[in-house]
Amino acid sequence: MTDFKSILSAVEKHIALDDVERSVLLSSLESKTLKAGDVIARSGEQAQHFIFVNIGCLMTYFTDSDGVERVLQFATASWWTGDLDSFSKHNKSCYTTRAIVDTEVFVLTFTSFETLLEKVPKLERYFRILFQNSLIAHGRRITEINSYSAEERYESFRQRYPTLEQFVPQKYIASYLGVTPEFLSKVRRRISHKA
Amino acid sequence: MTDFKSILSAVEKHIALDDVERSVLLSSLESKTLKAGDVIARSGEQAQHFIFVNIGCLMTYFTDSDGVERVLQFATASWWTGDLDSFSKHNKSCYTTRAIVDTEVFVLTFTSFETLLEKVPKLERYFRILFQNSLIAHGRRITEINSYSAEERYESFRQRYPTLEQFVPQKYIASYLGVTPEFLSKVRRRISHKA
DNA sequence: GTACGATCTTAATCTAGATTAAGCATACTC
DNA sequence: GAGTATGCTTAATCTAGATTAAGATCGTAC
Repeated sequence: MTDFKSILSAVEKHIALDDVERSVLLSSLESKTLKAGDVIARSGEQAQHFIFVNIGCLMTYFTDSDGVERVLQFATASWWTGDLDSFSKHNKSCYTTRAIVDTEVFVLTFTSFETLLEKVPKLERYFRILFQNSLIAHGRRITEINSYSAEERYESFRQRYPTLEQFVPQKYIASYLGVTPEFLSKVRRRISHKA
Repeated sequence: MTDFKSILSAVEKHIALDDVERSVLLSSLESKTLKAGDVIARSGEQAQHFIFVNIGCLMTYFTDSDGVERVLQFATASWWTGDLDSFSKHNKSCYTTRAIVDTEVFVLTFTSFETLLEKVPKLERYFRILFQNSLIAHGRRITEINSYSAEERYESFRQRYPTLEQFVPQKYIASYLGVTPEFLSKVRRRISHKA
């Protein structure tokens, strides 16, 4: 029995839905279960889904010209994720999205997303607010990256995602922060000595 | 006589408007003329406007703990800009937005934005698409910042904003790229020697 | 005219973080 | 149990880019 509480409360935090709209929304979702390590979107292919994380955690990364995996973002419970560029413009994605732990997601395909917005235009508002908030977060992250030191970014990361460190391998956190795992290790030691 | 061609074509590229909707949109805009150097939003104050650049160019920056100005973004003609965080959540902005050249803008206040969306709900779709595209650009920028070298970022910047270098002081471009003006100068020389 | 303030450049030195490489866990497989 | 893959740590060395400081260039005010 699928549990839609989380996605409904995410949406209804911003807009009010009646019973019909609610059921149109839920019926356009497809549920998927992922084991830790499973890939849901692969670099080089077109992104098929816009993804809502119900339980678990995904990470999105791309592989740079030296073969190094660069983590763009983590998506924990109640977050939307996916490569919007590839998803909405039908070009090949340079990102791979993978489950870090066992994860349950709801996905919208491009056509289900489009018809959903046609049937429930109110959702334009929901996604407008969602994207607006993500945009704010991304802006903050950009200023952080080019004006904070690695140590400051790490502290800020820990505050923003307090639980993530417990199950995400440190090398991915290092990558997200834009440093090598070796350097993160050094930073961690420096911090623990201070404390 | 104010020229609304540019903003109408930006909006109508994504959604169709009838005459009434068009005039509601235009009448909720306030037009402002800025001289080069004029500030339209100031750090420490609440951001009053969501801004469409009709002619000219704005830049948004924040001043870090060492007093260094860090440029987050440039907004050239037909771009929207402004601190959405402060604008929509009514907290103090940490960004300042200033005209780099003589500039003409249209602005929406928070209440005019809200009532506009109520009167013309179609615009939710327009802003959803706008924010979605900005989000894609910001994501791209984040991966660029932590996996490209300064030289690569500079080349990529020149490709994306070919005209900007002609009137933006190089120190602001350096800041946008996340390097010191001295280093940008070095990079430029290195490139010109190669070419 | 020259004095002054920006912006840009060049060069010397310095540092945050990368790279390389070795050692040490834990965990999985045969 | 040994073998080995994977992740984390430590330490030595190296480099991209910062910092500092000294000119060069240009506008503009007096």
